[in-house]
Amino acid sequence: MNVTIADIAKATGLAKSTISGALNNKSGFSEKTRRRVLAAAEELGYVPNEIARGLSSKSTGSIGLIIKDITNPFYNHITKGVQEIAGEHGYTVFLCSSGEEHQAEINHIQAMVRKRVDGLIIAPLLEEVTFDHFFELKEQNVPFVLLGKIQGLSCDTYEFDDYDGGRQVTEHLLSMGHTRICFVRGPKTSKAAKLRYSAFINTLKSHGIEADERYVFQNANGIADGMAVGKQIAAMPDRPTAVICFDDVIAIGVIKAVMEAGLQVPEDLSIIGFDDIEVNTFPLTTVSIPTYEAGKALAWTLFDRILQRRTSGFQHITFEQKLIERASVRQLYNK
Amino acid sequence: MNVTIADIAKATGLAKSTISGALNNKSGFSEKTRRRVLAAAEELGYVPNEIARGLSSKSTGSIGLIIKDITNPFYNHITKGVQEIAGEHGYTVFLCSSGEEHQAEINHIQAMVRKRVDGLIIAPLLEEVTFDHFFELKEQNVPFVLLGKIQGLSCDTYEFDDYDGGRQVTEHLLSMGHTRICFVRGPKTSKAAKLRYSAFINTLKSHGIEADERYVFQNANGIADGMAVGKQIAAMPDRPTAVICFDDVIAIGVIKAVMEAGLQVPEDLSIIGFDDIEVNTFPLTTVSIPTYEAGKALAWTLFDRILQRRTSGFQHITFEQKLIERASVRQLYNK
DNA sequence: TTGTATGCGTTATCAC
DNA sequence: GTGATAACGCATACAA
Repeated sequence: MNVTIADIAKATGLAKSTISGALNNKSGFSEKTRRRVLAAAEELGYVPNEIARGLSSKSTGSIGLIIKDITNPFYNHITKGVQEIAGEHGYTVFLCSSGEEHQAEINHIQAMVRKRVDGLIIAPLLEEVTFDHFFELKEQNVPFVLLGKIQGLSCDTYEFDDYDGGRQVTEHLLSMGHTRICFVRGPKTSKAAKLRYSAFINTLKSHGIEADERYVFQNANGIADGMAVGKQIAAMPDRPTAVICFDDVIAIGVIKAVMEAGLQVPEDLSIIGFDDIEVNTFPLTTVSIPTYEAGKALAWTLFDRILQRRTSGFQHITFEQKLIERASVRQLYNK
Repeated sequence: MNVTIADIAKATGLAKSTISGALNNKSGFSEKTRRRVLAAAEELGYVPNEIARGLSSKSTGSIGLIIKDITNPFYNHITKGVQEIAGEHGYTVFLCSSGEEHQAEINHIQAMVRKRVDGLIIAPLLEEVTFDHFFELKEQNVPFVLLGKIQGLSCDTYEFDDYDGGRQVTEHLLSMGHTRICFVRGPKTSKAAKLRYSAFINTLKSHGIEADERYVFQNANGIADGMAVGKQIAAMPDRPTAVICFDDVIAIGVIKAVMEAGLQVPEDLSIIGFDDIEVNTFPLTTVSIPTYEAGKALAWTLFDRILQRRTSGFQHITFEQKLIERASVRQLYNK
């Protein structure tokens, strides 16, 4: 049913190897036979079997991308960047989402290895998990690039400077007169959440302020959690004056809930997020993160590895985060 | 370097076929050898090669999903639904985005066929394009399900009732007293855009109102276009009282631009979108579309085809669209 | 310039 | 129960 190079060999009276060579534009074939081969291939409706090609050539022309959440714009832009570069290389990408679940991440990585992807780009869970599967991956000799760093694992990494982002955000709030600040942490498996939080604590401390335990919310993830948190904040008797959210999605959830509860932002409550997502009407003060660029960069270095253009040591690159002041933080006069 | 069943055959002194059978839990092997094989595989660090398996078994365990825009929540939710069902079947998905470009769609489909995916889910461009590649795909005998219908092409399809969505939205605006209504059409390759627009025109006409040409914007796609349109609307001397946007992303762009220009929504301008995207603070009146459910349904019927559970005729399912009234449309008293 | 032979890692069809 | 052996579709080294 499926036409193979054997069929077109038979049809043209040439050998399989000639067909293969001519089809792949290898040198050493007359223009005449090349055309003959191409014509026959066209006529028979030949579609190269990349599976067979992969088995024989040790390269599948596909890479795997493992993110944490398909519905978060943060990962959408990373994905977009990766896709773009992959496309430029004639590659195709398997997209997997771990959904912040350890076992899912493990399963996806193993599935990708079994599918013999030429390389892997992974946004790994970094807190409260084990990393055996990464060391195993390393031994399996499939090139991979990480969005985040894992202790003792040598590979190319990209990071965003989350600590500094947390610091900027806290400094900003402080400079606007806020001291009763609420902090909504992201997923407990997120190192970004941890870093931003410790930056928050430390920056507060350096200004002689102690963070209030009651004002920190753990493990928020997604808009639903954001709304739940917002509801709680709105109902607090000694409400904070500002809240730092792990990301814009959560911030948007908080804003929705808080407004539904009859509060105004920033008049009654100042709010800051992270990621600077574009599709949003609210003038949210946030921290911009170059996700699209990071996606492209991740893919570039992966392809450098795959195509062996670079065999030198592993590189570790950190992207800056940058506070974008808009109108969701109010200047406080009377502390 | 890579350990194969041949290696584990050598290690155990058994035959390759025995290894293969035992590993795949085929019946007819003693518990003893099965355990021996498993142990050896574990010890040698055997990782099955799905490429080789695919070549031999004619099934790759992967499907392709071709959407139009990775960064649009609409497709994110479809993707999420598809991924979920694929995962349940032990399948992996290639994600491709056509970016509303005809040639990209063609290339992606062909790439997927070359990769011998077991099936394809496609959100095709439906206007101002040719469909030869779909008829070709049909002849290549790879199962596929479409989000949209193509004339003369028999396959399973899902659709959203865009005409009715357009009607609902127009009726609503009319009932709120609006007659000077602006319509922002989506991509010119979008049939949804076309249907909604014709519903708009017809509904208006049935109320004895003629649509104003100056109030229709063509080919908007993404937030940037939405903002550009919003800017233009804000600057119009005889500004419309309401605007219907192809989707929420565009609507959000319009709202941003219009507010930057100093207008209030809905006081100065009423706005309606489509899709009901969740991550959004603005109380946008919009049309909800069951994207996540559709994603799951698309995948279900694809797997029905792949696993031959259903061999009867092709099915065509239409999901309803439902107006969600929030606060972006104002009641007009003096027409 | 073209043809032959072999291998890639599995699965599958047979015998034994 | 288990073991040869032949596909699967292509690439490639080597001959011719």
